[in-house]
Amino acid sequence: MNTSGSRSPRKAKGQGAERREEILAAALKLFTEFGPYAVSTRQIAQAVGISQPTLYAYFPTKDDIGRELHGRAFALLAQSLADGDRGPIETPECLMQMLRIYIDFGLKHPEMYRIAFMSESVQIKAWWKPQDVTLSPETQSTYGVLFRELAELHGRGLTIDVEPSALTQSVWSSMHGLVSLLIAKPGFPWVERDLLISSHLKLMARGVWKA
Amino acid sequence: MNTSGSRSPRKAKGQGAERREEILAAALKLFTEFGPYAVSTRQIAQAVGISQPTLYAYFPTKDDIGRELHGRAFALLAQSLADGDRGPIETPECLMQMLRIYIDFGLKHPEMYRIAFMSESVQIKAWWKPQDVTLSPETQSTYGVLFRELAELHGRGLTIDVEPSALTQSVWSSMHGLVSLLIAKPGFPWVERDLLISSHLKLMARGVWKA
DNA sequence: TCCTGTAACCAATCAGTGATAGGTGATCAG
DNA sequence: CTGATCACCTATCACTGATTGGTTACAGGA
Repeated sequence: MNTSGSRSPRKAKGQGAERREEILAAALKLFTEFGPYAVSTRQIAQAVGISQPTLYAYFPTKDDIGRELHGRAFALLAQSLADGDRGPIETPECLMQMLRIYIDFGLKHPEMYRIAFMSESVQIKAWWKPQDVTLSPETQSTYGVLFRELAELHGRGLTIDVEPSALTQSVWSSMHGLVSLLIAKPGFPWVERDLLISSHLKLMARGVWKA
Repeated sequence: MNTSGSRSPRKAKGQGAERREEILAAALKLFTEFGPYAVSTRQIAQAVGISQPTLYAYFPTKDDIGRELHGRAFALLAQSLADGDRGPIETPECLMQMLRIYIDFGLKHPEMYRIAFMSESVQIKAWWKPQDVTLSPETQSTYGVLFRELAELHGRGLTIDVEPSALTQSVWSSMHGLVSLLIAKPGFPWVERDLLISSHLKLMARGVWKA
């Protein structure tokens, strides 16, 4: 990634996409370490080994770099959930295992999770201004995996009598709450992490499961 | 608050504190509408009717303005929770009612909640850098109210067999998750809000309550 | 081989940012 | 009247994201 500050050699004629990836990699690393707002375009450019204006040949604005990372983080999470999908859920333990994938993803890739769900900086207008917000395909697919499972459970009469979409949103937000607080407030006197996670999942499963 | 851009008359000799409050009021309004990062010190100064450097007579940095708002938001939430405290919880409905105070506060004062729990911008270093984070008195008091209630319930054997601190953190994070997502993603196709909240509370209560 | 188009890239510069330096004028106590 | 202090200002700093107007290197056609 060029940490020395030396110039990276000019790319061959059709190889601009390669440079683009280098920019994204450098930005992810820097954003993760210092936070998007504390990283300047000049720092990103230096990490890549190019001039600052060259960034604008690949991205219209700085926020667009963040937005691209955002989309990729979402896609990765959706993929993790889909990969962990072991078909119909039969027991509360099964449900807990599925939810654990979500939590594990967030804690294993805090920088990704941060950028995907917790960062308002990279797309401040979209997060701040209600009317600008639309549901990205990535969000839909992440949300969709969870919804399908719970709807299926509901159809088999195994959940409490709450419609599946409300159930999904409730469970999702509970997962998100734990993950985001664990990431955002590492200085908080949390109880032992595994204990916290397993009791959180227990709470969820107890709340969702019928009888 | 002086929206016209005209100069505010010079304060009398001992009245600097008054100006300080005007700055905080203007900053809260602007931060809420546009997000802290999209508001400049010059905009705040203009809203108050003073020059930009004058801000620095009252606050060391821009972030300190945000930090003060942060502290006040926390205090207000803690007060809401304490005010709503109706003594020992006897039924799951009682518990749900208490948790609802938290959610209602967040949705009634989204700007406060945002600044208190969701904003990394106003104190980016503290949120981003793990080692810098400590538990503020305001956080402790907010958290403390919830903990006392759940510990008391636990002592009477009315909760599932999870230690009260883990229970508290789990419940708190679930509340936070719902509130923060509702605030941050107003464009998401949420189910009807009251339904979502009541089913969320139902889930919590079912998860916490014994048998 | 020379030309031409274009992809890749850069130095110089813009307006706007948070913050600082140093000064002005009003108001008080003595 | 004097000196201190508070409230506040203009001018300016280094830095930010972004734009302008190029230059350089190379592929393919004549």
